Amino acid sequence: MSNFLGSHAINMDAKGRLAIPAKLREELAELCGGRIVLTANADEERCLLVYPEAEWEELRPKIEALPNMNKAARRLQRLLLGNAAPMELDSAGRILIPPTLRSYAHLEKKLMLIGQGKKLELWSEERWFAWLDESSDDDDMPPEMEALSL
Amino acid sequence: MSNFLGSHAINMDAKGRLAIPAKLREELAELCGGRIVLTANADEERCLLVYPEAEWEELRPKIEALPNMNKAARRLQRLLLGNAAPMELDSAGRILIPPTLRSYAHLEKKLMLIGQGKKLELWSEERWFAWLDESSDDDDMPPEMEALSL
DNA sequence: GGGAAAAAGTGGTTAGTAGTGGTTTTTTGT
DNA sequence: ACAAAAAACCACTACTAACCACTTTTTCCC
Repeated sequence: MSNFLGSHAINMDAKGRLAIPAKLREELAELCGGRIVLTANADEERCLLVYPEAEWEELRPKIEALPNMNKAARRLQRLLLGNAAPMELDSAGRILIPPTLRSYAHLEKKLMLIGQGKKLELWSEERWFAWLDESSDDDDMPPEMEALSL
Repeated sequence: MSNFLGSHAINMDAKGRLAIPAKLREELAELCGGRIVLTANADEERCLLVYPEAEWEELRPKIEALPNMNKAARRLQRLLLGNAAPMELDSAGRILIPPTLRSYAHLEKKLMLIGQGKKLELWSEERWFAWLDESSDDDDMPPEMEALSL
């Protein structure tokens, strides 16, 4: 089972390609033969999600099965399914980000790739740092979280 | 069970490596074979956290299990998981701080390593001393703390 | 609709840099 | 003065970022 951790600063080249860091490349190779699915994030942060193929195939039916008379569910379906792009790392360990996803997440040259357990998040560096600087809402903290001792 | 105490001034070398003090090295060796996890601190102080592997593995599932439709929980996940870097002390008892963590905590040459029971905190020396000089908010003290007799 | 030009995609190569490991020197503590 | 540890130093490796060349697709004009 995948368990992505840590963050990497990466540059996108002029053609919209990005080179996956070598460590991660190996991880992806044995996890899913380098076959991943790239899609949009559903919540308010405009970043992209990177799933290993196996992980995505587990998630996809669940999204498809959502009761789509519900507005929030329809939104999730349109975003996740409608933006999903299966792809494979090229011989140099690079992927080409489709233009629509590039603009959805406001990706320019400098990007951040963030490990999030079973998936990775891909952010514009600018937006990532802006998000880091945002103050946290301590108000609506779930009880499990209040009880945590780090 | 780990119980880190005390503070050490340490220098980071030109490549971003830092040598763990010898005493602590032994402690870590028997506690976790020198395998530790370095990550970002979630609260407003921009310092890093150093967990022995076992301690981290206890904490990680709790973080992953947080309800991630909640904003505050997502923030914690992105910070702690997204910055986590498992590593092992090298033959000379050194670790390489990943560039992203270096900049997150504004680490330059002079650092402070602070024992905090089950974990250690790693600060930029400058920021540590600045924090020491800050006045504390005595207002919102939890009742357990008010009852303490030091 | 056909053809030329431009843009985008693909693949590979190379030089510079960051990471890694080890060694030597200096400092510190006993 | 000696032993141990920290700091500085050095050499090697491997990755990244940038570059270049070629192919395919799209666009736009005739």
